[in-house]
Amino acid sequence: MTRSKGVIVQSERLRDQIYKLIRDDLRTGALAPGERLVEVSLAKKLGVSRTPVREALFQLASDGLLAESSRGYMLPVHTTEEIRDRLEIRRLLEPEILRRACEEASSRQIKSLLKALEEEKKYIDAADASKFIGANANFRLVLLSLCKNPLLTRCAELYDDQFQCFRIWGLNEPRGRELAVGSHEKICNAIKDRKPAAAVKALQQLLDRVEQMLEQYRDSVAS
Amino acid sequence: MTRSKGVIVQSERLRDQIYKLIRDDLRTGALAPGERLVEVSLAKKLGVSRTPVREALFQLASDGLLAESSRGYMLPVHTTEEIRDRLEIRRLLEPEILRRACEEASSRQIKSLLKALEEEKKYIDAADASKFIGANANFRLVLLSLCKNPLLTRCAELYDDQFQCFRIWGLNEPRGRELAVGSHEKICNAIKDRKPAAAVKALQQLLDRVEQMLEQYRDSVAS
DNA sequence: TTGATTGATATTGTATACAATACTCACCTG
DNA sequence: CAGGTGAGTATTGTATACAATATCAATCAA
Repeated sequence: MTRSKGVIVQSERLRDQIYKLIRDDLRTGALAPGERLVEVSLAKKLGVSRTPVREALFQLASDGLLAESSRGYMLPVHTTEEIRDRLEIRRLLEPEILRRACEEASSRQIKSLLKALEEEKKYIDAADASKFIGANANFRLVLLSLCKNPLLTRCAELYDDQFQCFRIWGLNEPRGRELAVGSHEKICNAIKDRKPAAAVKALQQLLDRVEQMLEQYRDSVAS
Repeated sequence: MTRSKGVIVQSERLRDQIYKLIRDDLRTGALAPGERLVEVSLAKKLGVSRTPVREALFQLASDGLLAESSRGYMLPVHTTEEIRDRLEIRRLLEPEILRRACEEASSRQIKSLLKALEEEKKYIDAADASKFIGANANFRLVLLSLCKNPLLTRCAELYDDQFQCFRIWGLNEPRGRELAVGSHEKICNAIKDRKPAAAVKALQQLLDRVEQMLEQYRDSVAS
């Protein structure tokens, strides 16, 4: 697993840097579901002591981004039921974010959203799936940040990231990527035109499709 | 600031016990807004080392329940804007919880909800405000747990608890307590009768009133 | 008196040491 | 050969030691 390429500096708290590093790795799929995260190994690799690593892992776990096993933390492998629970929360939070985005987003922000979309399109057929997954993660970050309630943004990011194990499965298929890009395009246009209803509709269609895919996911995991 | 009466045992992880202990203290208002939480003092009082205390405080802070200052953590004193942001999230999550509660709550759960309401009523005129605040906190815990999506419950609890500094201000006034109990009564009845629309309506009225009170809060804090 | 300076202190951030626990796997026994 | 048993090991949980930094107070100069 290639990962954690970021540099550790002394000026910022180590635990915060490590937290961001690992969270980025989770977003971009650099870590495989089921993989274990061991304090000493990470500490060694990053050239720090166990303490800040430990605290970062702890926070990630309490954010629901890592699972606790009898011995340490690992990448979560959620049941479909758990994924559905997360999806339900996304259904509550994200429509409101889009509504507010339509009202509040500056033209500058919209521009960067469109740019993120282009980036995503660029990699839709990339041989290296991680390219697309990274662009996809970035698009979602930009999208959720369009709302001026920072807490709401942070909360939505969390549940969005908790999806990752399922999302990566979906984005490995071309169909999944097309769904993502198509939906994102609709949402972008709606926000650009300041049409909240259209944005919300596109999002809900996306989430409905995602929920359908959950069935196939269950079967594929069961096999 | 009487607090942290709970007993620390060895069988469970210390940091988890400490987390719960402090979080309970926050819920019941045993800690005053602006009060500092110092690692060594807490560790000494609880008879443990700094490490687990440190980790518990860290998690509380990342949950948004404690504020970071230049030196350690303190009870947050939110601006009205920050409180409004939290209120917005509650408006998104809690109606859905009530809807699901109307469908999913067992008669046993409803019974315990009614009991929690009675407890709250009992202390509405108590000289010791903390009695009422404790009962109020308990009622809300029971209410939010009626929904069968544990993640949603946990998330809602978090934003509910992040309200505490404002809520305690409101519940010190008899008017605030009457509002709380009156609303809770309506919600209870609606859930008992399995009427989601009525439950949501009562909740929304409550939250509207709370938002109005925010104005007065701003003035009282400014003075 | 007021403001700056500096030394002491309080407190956190990180590293390390030690204790406890859960897992692994080889070995033994039936 | 199956299954249990125990020693060894990997890994976390907690305590403590040390380093860095921000705060506070006292002192002194203007």
